[in-house]
Amino acid sequence: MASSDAPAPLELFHPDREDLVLTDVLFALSDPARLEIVRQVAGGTIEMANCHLQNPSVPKSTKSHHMKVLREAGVLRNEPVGRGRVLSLRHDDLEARFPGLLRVVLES
Amino acid sequence: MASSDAPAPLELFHPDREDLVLTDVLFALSDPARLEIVRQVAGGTIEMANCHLQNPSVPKSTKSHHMKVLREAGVLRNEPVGRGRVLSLRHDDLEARFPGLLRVVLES
DNA sequence: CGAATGGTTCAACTATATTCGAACCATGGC
DNA sequence: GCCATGGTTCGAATATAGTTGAACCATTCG
Repeated sequence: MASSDAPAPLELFHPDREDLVLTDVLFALSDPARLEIVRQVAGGTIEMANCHLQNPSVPKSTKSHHMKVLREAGVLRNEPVGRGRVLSLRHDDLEARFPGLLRVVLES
Repeated sequence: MASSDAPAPLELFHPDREDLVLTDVLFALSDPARLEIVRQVAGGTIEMANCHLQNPSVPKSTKSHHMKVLREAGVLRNEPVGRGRVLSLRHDDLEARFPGLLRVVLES
């Protein structure tokens, strides 16, 4: 492969920092399964394949759906790495727009 | 009427402090209309009749519904006073269970 | 290349939330 | 007592969200 330019494969939509909406973020976090994912990711970048999502036998389409809600609300970043995907918390963006929210939610 | 004991009229259910659930609170706050109410009440105790609820022409049953969601999540206290009702924020309870949450949500 | 792995998207179904009118209840004032 | 005011509750209709299998796409590994 040419090492010059990355082909940017399967990039999903992520809202810009200034477009984050508080109620959308709160809604994304208001589901126990999703909040659990956020807690997990908060511990450090995680591979989506390793995300337990509460129940061990959750279909991948369901898992994908929850990731989408979190991603579109601007809570998580979801990037392709290898043949899988890596999840990361949009810590700086959330902190910039809703300072303190993440800490409160993760600690409560 | 005997002035000795209050008849406790129309008392609605309010969850105890220890029974508050984070995801339920987040859900209650994730609706723009409800968040607006909370902002209003945060400015001081308010009479329900004076709550604009975004739209000026919201049916009372709809308004009552949103109040119920906020009340059952433990966000608001809803008490009968005179022939109306007074809303107040459950500031101390929320602060005790989810310290910082209220401030973050109200300031963001 | 071909198979296996990991994940998104689509469409259909189910479940839950929202909206609102109507009926009902309590208080206050006349 | 009676009426007006303010608000809850119920039930039905609508809208939105969650769940899932199937089809499809990319990447890795042999």
